[in-house]
Amino acid sequence: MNKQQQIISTALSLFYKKGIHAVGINEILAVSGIAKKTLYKHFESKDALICACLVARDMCFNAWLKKICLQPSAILVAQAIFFGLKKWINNEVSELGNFNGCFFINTAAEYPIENDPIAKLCKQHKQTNFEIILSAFLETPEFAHNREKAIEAAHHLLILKEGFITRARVMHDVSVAPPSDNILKAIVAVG
Amino acid sequence: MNKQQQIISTALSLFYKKGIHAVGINEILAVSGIAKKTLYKHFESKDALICACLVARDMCFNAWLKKICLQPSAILVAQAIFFGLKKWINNEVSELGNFNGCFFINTAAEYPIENDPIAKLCKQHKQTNFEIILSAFLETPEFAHNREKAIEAAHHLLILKEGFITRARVMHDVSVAPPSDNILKAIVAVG
DNA sequence: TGCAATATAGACAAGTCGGTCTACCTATGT
DNA sequence: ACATAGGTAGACCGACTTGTCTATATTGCA
Repeated sequence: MNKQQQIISTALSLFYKKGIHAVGINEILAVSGIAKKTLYKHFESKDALICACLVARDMCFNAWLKKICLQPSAILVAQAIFFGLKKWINNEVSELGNFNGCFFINTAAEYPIENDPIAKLCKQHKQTNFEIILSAFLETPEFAHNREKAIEAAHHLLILKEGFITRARVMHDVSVAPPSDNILKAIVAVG
Repeated sequence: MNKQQQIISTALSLFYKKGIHAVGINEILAVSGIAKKTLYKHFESKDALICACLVARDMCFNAWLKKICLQPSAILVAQAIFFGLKKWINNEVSELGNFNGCFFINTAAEYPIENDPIAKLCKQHKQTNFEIILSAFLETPEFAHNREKAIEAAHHLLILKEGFITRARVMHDVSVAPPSDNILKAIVAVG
């Protein structure tokens, strides 16, 4: 792992755990054991480092989501997502680290200005979430020939996903109940 | 309106709009036109002021929610909530101010430590949300004699609510589609 | 009128922030 | 053996942070 990746790795874990404004450059340097000059050689500013962290997390999370979504039917996709989220919330998904809510929702909360590059990356991550779920749906027999309905179902499923994660985070409740099957069935119902 | 309320009002609107760490005491003083000494006479610290803002927002939001939830049937409660949220997202609810997501979710994102008084107030607000929806349900014929099911329905409805708000906020999408009626029906279904 | 309470303005302290800079060290390839 | 690239350590800068303090002005009440 080169220096640049080391910096991103340390920064991401601190940002995710404590929030972005709460973590200073000097803390990232102290934890990673990297010199300030080296950091500013690889990243022109703290904002640039934040963006690099968002990109790294986006790739990591969406790779996991994509893997989770490989299911033969729409209801199984929906169930697999909440099964996976439940594991994440209980710190049983090593590649996602200790659960502290959605890094992009947390970060967006700290960067409310729509055109801020940081806010844009948060939005983009959610758009990619959507596309992953949508293509998973489109490969199931239920939605294969019903793109309109697949879009709608993916949208509703995402709302449920964000709510589930957010509730677990704000309530600090690792045993939060996932949506029941009849709700998931209503979401993926084509009729 | 006395000085203390003026300070809370200004601080709340700045905190909600920009995030808490992004707003300094001096900015609150400049906008409100109040002297520093006066602020520190009423609030012993910035954290105390933040807590006062959370309490004020909690009362304001939950009063609105309670009003919204006055409906004769469970499905109407659910529909009314999303109708109200949609208006809020479109800045059509004057008492809630310009939409910028849920102040408590945003704030919780900046204060991740569970035992922090600020994080506790965020959690408490969500607990009160739950109790308001629960008692609204318990007064409908469907749930009047089915507390267990009412609890479950309120929980699922809240997940949907948080997801809806969060998605509108992160995507900066004021036209985000609310959950469809068949999803809401699945949530309030007693059988 | 005069006292007491409460307000304002803003200097100041002590510390942190992001970011730049110098000086030195170390590893690698020729 | 030596140049070059890339690293470390940390002083330093100016701006900003929360919070305290003094000095002055305004207000309401007896």
